[in-house]
Amino acid sequence: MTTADRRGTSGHVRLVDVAALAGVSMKTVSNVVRGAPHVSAAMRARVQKAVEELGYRPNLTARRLVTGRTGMLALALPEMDQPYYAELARHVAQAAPELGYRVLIEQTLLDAEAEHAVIRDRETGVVDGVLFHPVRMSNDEIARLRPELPLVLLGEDAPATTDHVMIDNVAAARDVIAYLVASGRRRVAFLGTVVDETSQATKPRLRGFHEGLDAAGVPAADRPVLMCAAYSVEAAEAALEAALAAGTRIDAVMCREDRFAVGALRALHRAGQRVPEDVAVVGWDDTQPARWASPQLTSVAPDKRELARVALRLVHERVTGHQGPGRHLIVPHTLAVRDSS
Amino acid sequence: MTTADRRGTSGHVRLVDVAALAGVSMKTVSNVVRGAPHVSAAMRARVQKAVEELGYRPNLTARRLVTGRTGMLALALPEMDQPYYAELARHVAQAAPELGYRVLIEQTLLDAEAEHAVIRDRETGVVDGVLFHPVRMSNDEIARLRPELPLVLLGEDAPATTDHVMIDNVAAARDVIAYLVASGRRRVAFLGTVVDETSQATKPRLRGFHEGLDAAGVPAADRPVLMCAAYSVEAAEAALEAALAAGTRIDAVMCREDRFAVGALRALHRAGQRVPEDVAVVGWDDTQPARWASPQLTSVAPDKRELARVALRLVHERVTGHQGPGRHLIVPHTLAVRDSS
DNA sequence: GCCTGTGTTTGCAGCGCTGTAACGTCCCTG
DNA sequence: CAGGGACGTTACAGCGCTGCAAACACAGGC
Repeated sequence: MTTADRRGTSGHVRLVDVAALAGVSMKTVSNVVRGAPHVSAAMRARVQKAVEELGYRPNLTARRLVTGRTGMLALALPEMDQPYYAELARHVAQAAPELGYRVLIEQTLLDAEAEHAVIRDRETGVVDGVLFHPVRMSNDEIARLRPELPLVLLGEDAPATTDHVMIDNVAAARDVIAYLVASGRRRVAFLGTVVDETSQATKPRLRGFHEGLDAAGVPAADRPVLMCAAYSVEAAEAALEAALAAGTRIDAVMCREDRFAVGALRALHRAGQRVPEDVAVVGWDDTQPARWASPQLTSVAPDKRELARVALRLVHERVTGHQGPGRHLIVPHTLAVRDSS
Repeated sequence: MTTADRRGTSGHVRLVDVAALAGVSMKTVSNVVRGAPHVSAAMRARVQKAVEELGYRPNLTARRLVTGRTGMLALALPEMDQPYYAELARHVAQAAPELGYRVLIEQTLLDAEAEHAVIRDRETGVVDGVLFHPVRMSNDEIARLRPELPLVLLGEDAPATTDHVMIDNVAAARDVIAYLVASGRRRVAFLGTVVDETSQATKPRLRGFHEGLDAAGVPAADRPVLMCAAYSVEAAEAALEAALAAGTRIDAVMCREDRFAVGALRALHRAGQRVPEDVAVVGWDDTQPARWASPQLTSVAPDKRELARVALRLVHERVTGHQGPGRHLIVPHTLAVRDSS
């Protein structure tokens, strides 16, 4: 009887089957399989042999039921095909195994109900903890959650009670301005605020923009803040195009995200302005497609890898029992300078 | 005692707690919670009330252990931050709930061991079935898997024994050529093959390219096939640049993927060729960033939504007991015509 | 040779839930 | 008014595994 036959017959192999073949107790097999200490080398070898002969694979569901741990974390994001989120997800999925986790990616699609469902997931024992980038749930709602839920927030805003990781948006925006001013730009536009703002990210970036220009002594009149109709390339393009058509004169555009910067590139191209000679463009998030644009985009680059690692460390600590008030961690950023500035 | 208190005290609420409060058997609560038939309206209301009062949430791990179903599917992809995969993942994650599944995305990072691990996952009962886009595992290896594994392959090649969904690459390539020829292009380059080819997708696309040009009566000498050093924008750019520098004259480039098309755009720009006036460029996959390029890319558009739905339907059928030989399904594609052609 | 201590192995209960089968209970029919 | 069927509810075993505590083996020290 071959291994395949045996498995084919029984449907699946259980701990008890291995124990019977090896002539030991179930518990010893369990110890060997889990790599527990206090197992003699001879015993380990003997059990290992039986395991291989039968092609035994532990049933993780049963293990989970008794240990109460699933070894899974949820990563809840608005849209997984947005480059920033996709890249973040990649880093999280890549780093999670180091702490013994696997990642279940949850797409909330900007829907409040979906965001609530993420929290319920934890309650039904599907995952041990949650990394959550909220866009609809308010700080209040999040703070009201049971504090013992292992939860780490990503993104720009969070209640004091909850763990939280982000980059320093205000400082990053100031850095952009400092860089632009140093390279001789004086009339910088902010692209942009959004009509129906769902993100908390715009505010601090806009603040840094103003602080930076204040510091450089640029008068408020020389810093147009453009508003987009939506979070899209087209909306940003339209916003800048309208401003240019109205006679707004600028020599740089600082964008709240790479998508807007792509729109800016298009609008400037259509208006006959050269980038970077006439106008510099700076994006935000340093996503891959930003490097595909022409000219390649200069962009604020959050350290996504570090963001992922820090967030994972925080949930892991919560999962393994850390109590205490919310921790708010800042992760480094740089300015990836490319052809557009 | 409030709900929160109660939960805080007990740690968590179990079926038996609800049963005690409602004064019924555990099984009846189970029936109500699962929405099983044969429960009187009065009973349902009574139990519901107890459920809410205690804030009961079923423990899915326990449910899984007894039913043997997890309600989860794995989606195994090479890299989730590649736009094509990210978009595909989004569609799969979006459509899966309709069939009662949630999706665990597995990133294989082009690693053979990671691809094998995907299969093991199923064996450990983490997921009920697998949607798999392989790049390293050979057809032979896949065919050797136990046939009762609910598995659907995505991508361009698959053994006859396994379910499989793709677009008709040869036909799509012919469509591209027919379109280019109809718009007056006669010297079309293929960009490109890759030195260390890991994908089965190039071959049929190249075949369609040749078939299309044969049909149009274009001599073989007028259809350069360029080879890239890697799967990257830069490699594609370099390949086309070298060809142009060597005096290759073309009026169109058909690319095996959007990334290569972006590289082509750059190389042509640097060489002073206008797109689409001098040279038309056509990409493949119709990814979002292709729409961000300038000029916006014309691209072969697989119906990703349908691809996701069909693949889900096939695994679902396998999970629910469908036996039988491998099914090979073709999903529609279109040519998304934009500014680059 | 007995006892202690260290290290290894075992037996058993039970994680929380659902499937099966048995058990009412009520109403309809002859 | 007895018998049968349909529906609602209950009791209990057991999914496959691990934690706990007890049992055991085998050193070395007295």
